[in-house]
Order: sequence, then C-alpha cells, then structure tokens
Amino acid sequence: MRRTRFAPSPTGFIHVGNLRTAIYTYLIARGDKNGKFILRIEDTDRERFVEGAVEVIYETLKQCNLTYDEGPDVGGDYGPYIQSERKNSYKKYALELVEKEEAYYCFCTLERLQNLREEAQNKKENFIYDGCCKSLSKAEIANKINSGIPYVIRQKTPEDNVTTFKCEVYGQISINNSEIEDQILIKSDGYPTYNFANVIDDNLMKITHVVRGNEYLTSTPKYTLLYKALGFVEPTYVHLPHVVKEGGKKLSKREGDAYFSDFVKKGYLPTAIVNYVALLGWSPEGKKEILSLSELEKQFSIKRINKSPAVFDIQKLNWVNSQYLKKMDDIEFSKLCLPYLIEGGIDINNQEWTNKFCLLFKDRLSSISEITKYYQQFLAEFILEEEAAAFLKENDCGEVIKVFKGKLSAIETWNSENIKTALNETGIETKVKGKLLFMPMRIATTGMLHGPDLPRSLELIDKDEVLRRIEKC
RNA sequence: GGCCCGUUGGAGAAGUGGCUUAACUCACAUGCCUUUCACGCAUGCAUUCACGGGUUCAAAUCCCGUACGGGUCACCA
Repeated sequence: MRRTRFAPSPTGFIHVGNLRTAIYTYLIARGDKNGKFILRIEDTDRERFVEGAVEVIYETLKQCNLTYDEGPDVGGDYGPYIQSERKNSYKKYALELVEKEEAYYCFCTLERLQNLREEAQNKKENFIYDGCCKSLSKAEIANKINSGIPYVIRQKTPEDNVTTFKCEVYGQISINNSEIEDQILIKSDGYPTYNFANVIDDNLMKITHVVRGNEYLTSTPKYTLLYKALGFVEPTYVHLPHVVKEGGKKLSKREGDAYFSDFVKKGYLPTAIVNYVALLGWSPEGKKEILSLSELEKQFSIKRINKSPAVFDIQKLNWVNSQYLKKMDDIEFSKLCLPYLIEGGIDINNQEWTNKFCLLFKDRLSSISEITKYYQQFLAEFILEEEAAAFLKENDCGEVIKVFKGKLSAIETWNSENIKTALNETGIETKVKGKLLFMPMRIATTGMLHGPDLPRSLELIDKDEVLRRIEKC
C-alpha cells in the first residue's frame, strides 16, 4: 500500500514548484486504491517561523482539493504530524547507531571547522570533515561529555566504495563515498538535522514513496547510507525536475509569479492552476490536457514524469484558465467577479446590471482580474484607440455613424434587442456590410477595434453617454 | 572548483534501435464561420532531435567526448 507525504516548511507561502510536488505526491498516493496521502509540517527551524503559515498550507491544499488522509488537523495513527512535536524521538536512533559504531560523537568546534573550510578553499580543494573525532577512545569521550563540552553526533561514511540508489525518474545514480561527508545526525542543541529527522519520520510513518525536488538528488546517497545503517527499508524515490521561467531563471517573489496565492489573486481558479501545474514535468497519454483532479488521479503515472526542467508559461495557464471559466456556471462566475469589481471601484449595487456585465466577458477572459481592465477601457471612459482612429481615417465611416446615431436616439427602451435592431437597420439603410458596417459603430461607441458583443455592451452604458460619444466622432 | 543531473520547434511535450518523411497541447500565421470582434473550426509552422565522433544494414533513441544550462557541496530546511 502506497503512503506518500507532502512535507512543507511553514514559510507563509506555497511556491509553484512546491505545489507541483504536493500535486504529484497526492496523485501517486491516489494511484493506489488504498493509498494514503499525508501532510507533515517541517517546522524545526524556529528562526524562520512565520505566524499563520501553517494555516496557509491547510488552506492551499483545501483550495486545490488535495485532501490528505493524515495530518496535524485531521489526525492519524502515526502522529504527531508536526515535526517540532516529535523532537524527542530522534536522539535514541542516533545513540543506537553510536552503539553499533555506525556513528560517533564529534567535539570539533565551529571555529575549527570554519578554519579547515577556509584553508581548503584557499587551496581550491573541496572540504570534507576530516573525521578527527572518529578515533577518540571511550574514556576520552566520556570525559568530554562529563565536562560539558558540546558535541554533535555524526554518521560514519564507509571509506571506500560507492553508494548507489535508484530514482524512479532519473534512474540509477552512484556517488563515490569519498565525496560524502560524515553527516551530522544530532546537532549540539540536541535536535536532529533535517535529513536525519526526515529518514526517521518517513520510516515511522511508513512512507513508501519519497517525492521531492531534484535538488535532493546529490544528497540522496546520505539517505541511503542512513537507511542501511538503521536497517530500515529504503523508500522509492521520485525526484522532480524544477519549474523555472523563460531562460531558466527562477520564479520570483518580486515578479509575482512564484506563489500559488499570487495567481489566485490575479483571478486564476485553483482547479485551473492545479491542472496547468500538473502538466509541468508530466504529460498525459492522450491529447486531452484539460483534466480535472479525478481525471488526473486516473491518468497520472510516475513513468511519464520528465527529467528536464519545465518552463512556466503564463500563456498556457491563461488558456487553461479560460477553458475552466467558460465551463463555469453563470451565477457562480458572476459571484467570483464581484471582489474584483469592488476592488476596481465599480458600482455593483445594481445586481442585474452587474450580472450582465460579468457575463459579457465570461468567454473572453483568461483571468478574472482582467474584467476591471475591460471596464476601464470601454465603460468608465471613452478612449479612442490609435488603431481605431486609424480605421476611421482610412475608411469612409461618416454615413454609417450618422445613420446609427439617428437609430439609437430613436430607441425608447434601451436594451440589447432594440440596439441590435438599430444596428441591423443601419446596415439595411446604408447598404454597407461586414467590417465597414460594424467597425464604425463599434469604434464610435466604444473607441475600440475589439470587444464583446456590441448590443449587449451598449445596453450597459447609458443611452445619453453613448450618444455623447458618437457626437465626438 | 569537485561531484550529480539535464539539453527534441517560441513554451509544455510524445518518442526507449526500423511503424517518425518527429504525435499532441499552448503560442504564432492564414483561411472559414458569425453582416464586426471574440468563441469555434480548418490549415500552416523542427528535412530534424545542443555540437562532434563512434557502434549498427538502420540512431532523436546505444557509447565516448565537447559546449551550454541547472543542482549540490552547512550544527538551514
């Protein structure tokens, strides 16, 4: 039975790459009928602690429908699921390794290590801990401990040979043991290092698949060595390629393209984001790419995960999101628009008007936040676009505009049907067709070359305002 | 710098020795549709798989080297 875990640090934000890890981790668990997806919070770094950050993680997973079977707020048989609450369970494993002579006490000071490191750097050599404390006698060790000298516990790395592990994505990888430092298991403050805690926790929680970014590829041999020394069964590793932006650069906080919440704020639907992000580094077998979470659950396979970094492409996200918006229920869609309208300072008191306004754009938006842009463009104020002005100049539009104006001013009940009639009659009367008919009318009333259905648009603007605009042309 | 990983069109990718004269999706271009725009539909867009060499009757697919990109080298997670 598969058991996977998503183990984020509570930093206050969920990075897009992190979200993808969560999605794949979830999908791998769901690929097994009895699989379990577990949330574990890795909060051992008190200095980086951020208020409310754990809640952000809960909230994000909820928004994305990545429901977990075990976790801090839902319980489970393998808790606690917050690492800081597990702090005391690690040291005994380290001591066990000391007992077996797989690990040893190290009393080297930070200064000594720092000096060695600098020395090595000056000689342009790689620094690896020299194992100075490895050969201390039992008496010496007892002595130092008793006199209160701080110590760490390090694992002994075998002196020769190579360590080999297998990753489901990258295949078999071997690293010379001479490259691997005697890693610290327990820090001088008594707490475990991240890698050590991870191995212990994953084992205690019976995790079968470890899914993480490929930045762990080079430290995985250390994990392998630990599993071996502890006599634990090694889990299946799934390392994921990075998500980057064009040119291989990292997604950045400053440019607002790094966090899940950035995209939600911009009006992308969580379901669409999940769908799109799942496509970064993995591809479905068929040609259908719009896939709900349950469809992803059925189709996902580790085999189809790619090795090379994936570029986050906002254009494709736009397309995916627009597909979801189009499929959405009208009422639900309008509701989603409201916060953006309010933020844009748009009066939403007239419910009927607001509804019509929102639906006018339902099939045209790539993200909901764009709706205010459209409002500014052609409802709030009349701005004649450059290209539109050029069109008026290059074509003979005067007659059409004049007739259209007459038809509009004759309308008694200002609604889209009557406006459409006025529009049709203008065509009949002037005998103008196609572009030359529509464009002058569109430009004279909205100032733009492109836009949503004209009658439905004009209905939402005052009759007087529309006539005033035509006057100007 | 050592070690590890990667490199198929603008982007996501399929492809694991012959079925590939390299799928599919986004973007882009053109056309059709709608008396406009958008939607939708159709067509086009890599003679070639970073480069060089090798193995083979046959290579994007296997091997070696080079270049470029990324990761990693903490008492951080």
